Amino acid sequence: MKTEIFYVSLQSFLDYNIEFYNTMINISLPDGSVKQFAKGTTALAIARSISEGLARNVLAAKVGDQVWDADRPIEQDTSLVLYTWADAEGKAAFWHSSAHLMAEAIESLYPGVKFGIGPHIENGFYYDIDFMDYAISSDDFKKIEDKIMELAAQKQTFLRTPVTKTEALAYFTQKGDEYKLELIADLPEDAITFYKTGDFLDLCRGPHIPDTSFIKAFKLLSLAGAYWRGDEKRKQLTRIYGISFPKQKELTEYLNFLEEAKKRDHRKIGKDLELFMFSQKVGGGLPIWLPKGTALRERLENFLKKVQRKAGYQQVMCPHIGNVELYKTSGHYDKYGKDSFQPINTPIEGEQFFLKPMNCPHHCEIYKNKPRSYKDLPLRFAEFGTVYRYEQSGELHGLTRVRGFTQDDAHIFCTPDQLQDEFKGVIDIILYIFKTLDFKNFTAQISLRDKNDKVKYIGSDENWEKAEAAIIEAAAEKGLNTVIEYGEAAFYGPKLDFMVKDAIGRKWQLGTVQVDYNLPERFDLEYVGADNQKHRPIMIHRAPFGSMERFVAVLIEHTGGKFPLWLTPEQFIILPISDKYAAYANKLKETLEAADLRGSIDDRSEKTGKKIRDAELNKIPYMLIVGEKEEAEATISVRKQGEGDLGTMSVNDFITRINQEVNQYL
RNA sequence: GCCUCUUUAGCUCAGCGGUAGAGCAGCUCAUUCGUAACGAGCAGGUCGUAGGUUCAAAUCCUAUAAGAGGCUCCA
Repeated sequence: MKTEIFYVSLQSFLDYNIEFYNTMINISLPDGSVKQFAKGTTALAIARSISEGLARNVLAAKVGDQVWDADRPIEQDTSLVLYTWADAEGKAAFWHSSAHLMAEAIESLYPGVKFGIGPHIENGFYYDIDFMDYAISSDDFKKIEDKIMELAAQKQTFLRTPVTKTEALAYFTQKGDEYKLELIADLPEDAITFYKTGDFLDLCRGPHIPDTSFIKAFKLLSLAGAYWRGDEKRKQLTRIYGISFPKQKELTEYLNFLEEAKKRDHRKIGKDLELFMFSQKVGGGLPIWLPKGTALRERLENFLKKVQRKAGYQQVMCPHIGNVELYKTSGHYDKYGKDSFQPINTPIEGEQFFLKPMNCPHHCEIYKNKPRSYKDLPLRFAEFGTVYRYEQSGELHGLTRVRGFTQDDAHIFCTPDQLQDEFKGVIDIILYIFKTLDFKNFTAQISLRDKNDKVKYIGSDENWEKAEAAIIEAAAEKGLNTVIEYGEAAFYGPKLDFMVKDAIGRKWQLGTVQVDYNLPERFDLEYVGADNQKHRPIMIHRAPFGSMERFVAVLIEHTGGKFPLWLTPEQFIILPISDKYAAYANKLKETLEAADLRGSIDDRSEKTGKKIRDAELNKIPYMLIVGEKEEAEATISVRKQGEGDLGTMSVNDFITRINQEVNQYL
């Protein structure tokens, strides 16, 4: 039955080809040239006409505005771009094809399994598979990898066949794969294709690489559960992550990269450098900041406070809990009530309090503390506000996902006309912070309303249009490289988020700026305008770091624990050659501390080499070695972490040097 | 919460049915040393927890807790 469908489709396809074989078509290439080829030529054939070497490396091609298989016949005049491993599109086809190959191997080893989806991802690919009654674990990886390499070497092609919806449904009904049937049901009638590799036939849009022999190195990375279509209520499939490369060497390099990244994991560095800890007794997801971590965090907070003071913010402080009425007014009670930490009850009065999950309701109350005039606006209330949110236990991750964290929060209350300027002001702060901390690889995402479903958002159409335009214009004016996502806005307003990657390339949202029409409404916030009428202010939530916890985590991974000198908990360590020089070391420390530098003395009875090694591993930026010579000359011998001996200098020269290094950013 | 894996000394890890091991850290002694690990000795673990199988369990089985990689969600 299934082969028949194939046969018919393929035959008609070939007939079609032959019929038009002799006609020529014009292909325009990226260099601007236009060349003639026989109708029905392929990207691969065109590549071969340029060079044999190029043909060997072509993985896919852009024909017109679509990415195609390199071996799919081209029937009309069009433009052509060839994609190789160097192109994102080439990698995508390569990894997508690898997912098919993996599925083929798995189907042959575990007959009867059902397949969900198997896309490429940023690094590699995965396939969601229903393994039915098979018990699968990472112990099976070797067996699967061996099968994959065996199949890859067979140089199997990815045979593309357009099918009708009826044919597609018939095939997967007969195969008994309900996941594919569900996918097909959602597809349009005339755009369904099958791809066949060896014995494995899959519903697939393509494109694929010319054949499996391009895949020279293959590694299955991990196993995970993934809900079908991301829906928690539906069946959980087994997701297998893998990665593949055209060269063995590249796989080795990638695995080395992963190893190196592990060393920069903030959880490991946080433990090694004694920055923070977790305790089972205190509770999961509740980070405890150790003295050095606290020193680092306080310095970051003070830095931001200073920036915010200059930008016209006022610091406020609020309690960690709030009465249930506060959250009923804010609407958080309905939204978070059940999926949150449960209320705290007072013993006698029977009052209910919630741990605060956000600072905004408290800040709205501050706004309401007295009547506000348009002359008071914008008002900017800032608070390092610790909030508590229930996260499912499986979600917790080091400092990046926790249950108690401190937002570098502030709420700006302004008039609609002030919105754009305020937005720009916030972007300035975020960019200044990123620049100061050398975060170069960030992306900015503007989240707007779903254009087709405006009813689910609160606030007037006019205000939304104004706010969305304000964000887009502000971002453009600040030269941000942004992506716009429709439908990603919160129900209460559009937002702008800044994402930064961690050591292994996972994206984390840090800074965020959100417009809010909802809370001013719910709290009935108002100001008296120049017209002596009452008006509703607009509220902007913003947190440049996002949270202290997540920001420090990403900072650790970016720096590998080598923090900038102005931030680092310990700037210097004095290493006396022997305890004969303890007095000089103590005096030196006093002098440096008087000059606002911070550090300590390693007065252990160890050899200098040992002390240096320990200081290097602790990432202390400056090691000051003092012995007989230094004491006699009142100098210090300076060694910089990671760089080595800088020679001898006077104490004042050292202080000047440090101050210059600290001040170059601040 | 769900899927897969992990859990042995403060840290990193070996042992995988037959009396608990190493390196580092710690302590004591010795040493007073010049740019990445001096030496000797000592101490440290009911092998995550609770059951079970077995003559015998760190090792096999079951449950449970915590951690890791994902999924859903989110700063």
